[in-house]
Amino acid sequence: MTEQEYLQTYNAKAFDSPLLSIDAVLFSYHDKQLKVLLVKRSNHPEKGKWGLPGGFVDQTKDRNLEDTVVRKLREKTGVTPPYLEQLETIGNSHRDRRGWSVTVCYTALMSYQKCQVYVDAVSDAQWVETNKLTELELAFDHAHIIEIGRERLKQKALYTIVPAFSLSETFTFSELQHVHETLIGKPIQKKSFRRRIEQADLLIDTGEKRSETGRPAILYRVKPSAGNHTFLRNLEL
Amino acid sequence: MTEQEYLQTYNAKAFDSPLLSIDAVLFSYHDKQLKVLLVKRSNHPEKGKWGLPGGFVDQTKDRNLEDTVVRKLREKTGVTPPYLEQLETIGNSHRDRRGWSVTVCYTALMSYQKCQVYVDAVSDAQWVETNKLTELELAFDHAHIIEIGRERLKQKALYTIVPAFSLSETFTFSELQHVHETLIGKPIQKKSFRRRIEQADLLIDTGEKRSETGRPAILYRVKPSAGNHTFLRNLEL
DNA sequence: ACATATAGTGTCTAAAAGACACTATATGGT
DNA sequence: ACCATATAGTGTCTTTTAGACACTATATGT
Repeated sequence: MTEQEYLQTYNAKAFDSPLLSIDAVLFSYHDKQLKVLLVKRSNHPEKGKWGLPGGFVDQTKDRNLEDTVVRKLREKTGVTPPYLEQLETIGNSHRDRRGWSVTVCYTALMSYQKCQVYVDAVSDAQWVETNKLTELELAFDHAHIIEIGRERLKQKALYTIVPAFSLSETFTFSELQHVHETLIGKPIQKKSFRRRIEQADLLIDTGEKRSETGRPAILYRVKPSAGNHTFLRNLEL
Repeated sequence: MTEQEYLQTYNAKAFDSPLLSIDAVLFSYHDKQLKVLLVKRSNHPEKGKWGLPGGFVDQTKDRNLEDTVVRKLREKTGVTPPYLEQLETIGNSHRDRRGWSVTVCYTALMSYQKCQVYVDAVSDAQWVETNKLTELELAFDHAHIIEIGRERLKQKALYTIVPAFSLSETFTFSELQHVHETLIGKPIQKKSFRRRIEQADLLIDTGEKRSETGRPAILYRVKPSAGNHTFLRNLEL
């Protein structure tokens, strides 16, 4: 039998294959709070519960898994997130009552303001503060997945400035430090924090300033390449 | 319709779901070389080519994805690897000629000697030096997956001693340093290397020594917990 | 003018890696 | 027995970068 013949007679449905989905943990930082986007499930199973945005691969629309994630996130937020990273794939026989199920999870970050209007218009989507998640009963193992995403982002806060992508387009040094502190769960020496970021040259000075009370702060923008930079030395936990 | 009713009438095969598989990049260090385990494909597609050990979830045998990986690796090596870590999941429409395909990839490490006899007996499995991979035409995107695995292991060599799991049960400091140097592609100061490992107390002195030529070296064993330890500061690249 | 609030800097200390010369302990040849 | 050589392992100085914390800078409100 040649490969040609094999492929012609191949039938994907002949095998029992696990259910395959993607899920996205989309974080944003707003009002001094880390928030995660949740979606109310309109269909069975776990209908009515809140869960992560996600769904199934559309083999006609999606060329790869990232396409699927981006498509699902655009449905709920209207925009493509500036930071998207694969988190972990969870697959087992008990996470979904329909049977053996595999979900490829992603962590995404985006600006709250960039999609606030859109999210408000989508009736089944909302931002939830990460420290109020215990009040909700989430679908499937989504609470666990969010925890993994948060843990990963915490690690990133120690040796990258990836969390910058959870802020609005322009932001102050203090705001960035705040997200990091929220993630790490511990104050950071501002001098240390500024020094390493300045040395690595990861931000662009927009020239503008923002003043609320006190001395006005310079507004920065992340360099596009900043998402890939890793410091040689971690901040201490 | 209740969830009960929904689940009773649910039919997994009603949807077009991508093909789902797992692949394992199993590394080992032997004869001053990093080697990867390859398997000769006995079935279509890509029949006759060499590829990574892997395959499909068996919904009756496997409770989760790791079970699948461990089962597949045991088939080829006879043992369960002491280090196993999820690498990345690759899914797109073009990697497999059968159609949209998703593979959950793992990196594993194990001692060469621990499975050498078994591997030699399995006619379709062999260890290949990573720098001789270009001589083989590998199946699917497996060359790429190995590259991702190697890159991940290189990063780990900078802030963990995870590569220790690619050595035999007991090993010398120099041997461990050698794996790291191979992965990083650059010599390391032996003093720096020893110092950080001693400070973190990651190895057990077996009391035994090994002498070939020159002063005999102390044989160590990795502490089981050593796989989780991360240094605060990376070695420099 | 001055209190206060936040932004941002100067500078010393501490921790850990890099560099590299040194000592230690085996083998094998004469 | 002695010495060359090979590898293992140490002492110690330098360099880098984070932590600590007091200081200066620039705004607002009274």
